[in-house]
Amino acid sequence: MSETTESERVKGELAESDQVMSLIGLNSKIQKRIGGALSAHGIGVTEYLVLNQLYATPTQTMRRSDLAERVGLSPSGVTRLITPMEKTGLVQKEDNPRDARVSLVTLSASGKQIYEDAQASFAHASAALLEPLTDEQLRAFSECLKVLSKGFS
Amino acid sequence: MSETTESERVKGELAESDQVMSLIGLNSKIQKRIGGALSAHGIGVTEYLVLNQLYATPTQTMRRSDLAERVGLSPSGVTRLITPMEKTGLVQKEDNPRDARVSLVTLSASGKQIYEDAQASFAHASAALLEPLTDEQLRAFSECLKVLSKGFS
DNA sequence: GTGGAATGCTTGAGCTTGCAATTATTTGGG
DNA sequence: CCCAAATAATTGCAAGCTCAAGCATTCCAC
Repeated sequence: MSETTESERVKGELAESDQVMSLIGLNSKIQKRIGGALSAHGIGVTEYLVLNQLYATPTQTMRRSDLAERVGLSPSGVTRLITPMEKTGLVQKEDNPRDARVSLVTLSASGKQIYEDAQASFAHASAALLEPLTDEQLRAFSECLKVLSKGFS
Repeated sequence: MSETTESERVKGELAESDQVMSLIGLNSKIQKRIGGALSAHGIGVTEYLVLNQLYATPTQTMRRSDLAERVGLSPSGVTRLITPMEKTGLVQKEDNPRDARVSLVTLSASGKQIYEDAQASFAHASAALLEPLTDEQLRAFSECLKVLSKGFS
């Protein structure tokens, strides 16, 4: 009784392979298009992700390790990404008086402004990217992505 | 008459921003999970993409620049990726007698074997990744990805 | 044919990121 | 109180990639 089950499972997995392959290809496209759109604002995709996280936080302040997890980067990646962002004034570094180990990152006024500008470009590029989908497909796609993003890291 | 249209367009774009953000997050997950699964075979995700392309070609041979476009890499990226693969015997380099500029890449017997092994791991990891989707969602998702992958580069 | 444009690949320099080791600080059991 | 374990961030090194420049070869208009 296991033979048909097995063959169906394998067939299913192959289909899912194709979809992951498509996702990888799609990501390549995203990086190029979105990256191109954001370059007009002097930031890269990863920097945008960081600004996005800070902007969405009530205090606009976050610990580096939380930031790392949120944007899918390693802690060292965050350090090396943020150092130049601090130099250009997008964010500011702050100490946590309660715990001297943590290093807080805050969105600066100019960082907020640049993020808001970049947000428009990001939205525009995103719309162009997903333009081939019908409204109905877009809704279904959105639903799938929501499900898949549940447990993130 | 343009006001509501404009506001709807902007609202639409914001929703699409969210989806692209989800896609970026999803890609981070893919790279980690699939990369982890493939590491058991001694190859990375990009190397898998190359083997996959060669395997799918009737002659199992391809020009480097075609390979570059297919896997979304720059030509120099292909050179630097393939050099070690040649050393480990996954692929072989061949000259094209008709045009001495081009450098052909061929899948070797051991490369073919390793690809087939890796394919199973890739499929398994892909299935696990998409497991939260219902069958119906999976079909819709597949359809969307097919549409979005139409014009690739 | 011949010279300049186009094509295919490689190489040098540099960027971004991860992993492992290191440093600094806090926490908790004794 | 104190020391070991845990936690947060940074740093050295290496991998993987891109861009721009360079080289070899082919194509094409004349």
